[in-house]
Amino acid sequence: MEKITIRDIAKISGFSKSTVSKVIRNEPYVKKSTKEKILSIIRSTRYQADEIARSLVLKKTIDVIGLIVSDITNPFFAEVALGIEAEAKKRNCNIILCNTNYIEDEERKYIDILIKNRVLGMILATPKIDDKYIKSLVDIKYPCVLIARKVNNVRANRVSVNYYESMKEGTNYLIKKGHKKIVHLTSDKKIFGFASRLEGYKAALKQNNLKVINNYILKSEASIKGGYEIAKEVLKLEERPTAICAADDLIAIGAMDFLFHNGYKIPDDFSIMGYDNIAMSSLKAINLTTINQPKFEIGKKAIEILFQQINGGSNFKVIEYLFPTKIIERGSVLDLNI
Amino acid sequence: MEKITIRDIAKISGFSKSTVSKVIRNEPYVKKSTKEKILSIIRSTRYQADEIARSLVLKKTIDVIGLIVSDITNPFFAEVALGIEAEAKKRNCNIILCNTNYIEDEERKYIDILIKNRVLGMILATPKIDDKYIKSLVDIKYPCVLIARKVNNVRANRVSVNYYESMKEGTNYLIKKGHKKIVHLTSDKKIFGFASRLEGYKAALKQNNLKVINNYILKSEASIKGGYEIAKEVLKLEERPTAICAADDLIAIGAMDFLFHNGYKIPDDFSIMGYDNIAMSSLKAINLTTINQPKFEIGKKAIEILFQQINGGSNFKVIEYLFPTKIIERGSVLDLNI
DNA sequence: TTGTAGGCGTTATCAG
DNA sequence: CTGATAACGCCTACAA
Repeated sequence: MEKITIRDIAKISGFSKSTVSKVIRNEPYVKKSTKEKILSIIRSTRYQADEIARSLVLKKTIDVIGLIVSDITNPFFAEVALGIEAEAKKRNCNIILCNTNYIEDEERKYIDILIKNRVLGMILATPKIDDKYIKSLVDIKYPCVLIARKVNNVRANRVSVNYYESMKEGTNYLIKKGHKKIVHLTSDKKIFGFASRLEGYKAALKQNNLKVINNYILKSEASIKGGYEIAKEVLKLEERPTAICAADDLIAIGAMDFLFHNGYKIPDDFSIMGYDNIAMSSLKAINLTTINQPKFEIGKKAIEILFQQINGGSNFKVIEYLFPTKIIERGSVLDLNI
Repeated sequence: MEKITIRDIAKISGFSKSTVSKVIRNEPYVKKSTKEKILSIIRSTRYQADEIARSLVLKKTIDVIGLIVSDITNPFFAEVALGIEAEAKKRNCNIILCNTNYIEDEERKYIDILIKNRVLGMILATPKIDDKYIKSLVDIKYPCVLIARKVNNVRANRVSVNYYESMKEGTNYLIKKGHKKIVHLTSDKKIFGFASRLEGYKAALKQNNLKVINNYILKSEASIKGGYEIAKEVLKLEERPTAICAADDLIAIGAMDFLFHNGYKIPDDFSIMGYDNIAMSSLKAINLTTINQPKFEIGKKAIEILFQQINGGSNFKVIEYLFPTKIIERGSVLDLNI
């Protein structure tokens, strides 16, 4: 069956395309009788205006903003997404989410798809993609804001926390509790967030005249499974640590789980500290001491900035917003001083 | 942000639109040097061919399939999404995810957005939207498959499990363990999955000559928070149950958490059974006995069916696929017989 | 009140 | 190799 177009309706009705168009769009100044005639033909022929063609001429960017994240399975991203969504809804705007599994190529691909679909703007939690790729986005002034990453040599909107300082503070907390042998469970070093946290950890150690031991820096996937696996390695360490400082709650929880499975108690046998403060960590059964990032607020702020750029036009200037973090004391860290 | 078009590239490069177009589509018969020149301009300018205009002339859809879910924060959906993504990737196809927060209006809106963007097809975990809306999608033969829901009077692709039978089986399991006072923690009754599970629960009770008590059927939000809140109500019941049968792992975990916070032990004081078997439930600290749905496989199968429809053309016939479920015995249910 | 003509951003045909 | 030119289906001044 051939697709029926506005031209067909025009031909059948005997009127012109534009008159038909007016009827479709319910414009005034159409004689009632012709309107009815055209309408009846439209109905009987089940004609549907082609949205594609329509949006081509209307240049209608759809009221959608794109969000690209590395792992929707990680509650950190899910909670950020919730904030984004809530704030976007206030502006009558919908969110489309793309998941990259920390694969650089996917990040790039989704950015392209979003551009092609004319989203209003995008929020990028794309830690892997190259700086220059982001730069080119910024150059064409495509509305976008970065989450949890930084781009060198480019002023791009971003909202994040200070990973370095917060992890330094967290490690110091452990040290103050009397821990001297602290392993750091991290993930992909190419990811800004993890690299910064690692540096913060090292800085705290140095500040307290503790040696940075390479074997104490263990790398895993940023997931429960990753944490579980890497915990095996900490048990193999010749000099067993008293505390585990994880770069991410999921890693911490995974490590915890392995330890539980092997009969260890927390915090009695090992102290553990996480990072992110995902909802799960507050469960009594987990009770993880961790460092809070205001996830929902990060999402909200990202949308606010994005819309400032969208509405601000050419006199908009780049915004970098850093939220404070906070250590959430729960039950997974033992005080060795008492 | 000015939209940059093929015309701009043509102007900048000094070549014509058609030559640029050829380069874009990687046609042969373009001199290497001009190709390179144009390509470099395209890169530096971050030009993206407008998919709208392109599909207008090509009458083609983009290689994207849409996925609409009720709550990305629920690991059930996240894990289904992972399966969908993995299988879609094999077909060189990208996923765009939309989150509705269980709001019917959002479900409708996102379906429209996806259609407007001419996605190849969509996978719908949209429990709230009206049957007739799904029907109209099916009528125009838009490729789509339903997850975790059913539509009456319409034959639509769907993949799910048998909620009724599996919950009946789960409740029977509790009864076999000697429990007679079993509360059921459910959620929105308008949602097919919850309604069916509730019926399954009731059926098992009746089958064993146990009375269905209305006060024993408690409704909450399908989340940890919801479970936490509703657990307060179970403590208020004049006749305290020995077992809690939750329609969803999150609810179970939330209830568990409240109980822990109030000094109760599981399974000593209460037995708890969940539904879904999300990854979290297998943590030693949670150790929730639950009913498994093969989430990843459900996602995979949905894509398989979707592509059968996409490729099958007019001789494709509707597929309904139900996966088996399985009770996963862990440590949250006490055997009263011993 | 109705119709004409030009354009939205691409692709595709066919001369040059 | 390269570049006019005509679609694709619709909207919208501007004319009539």
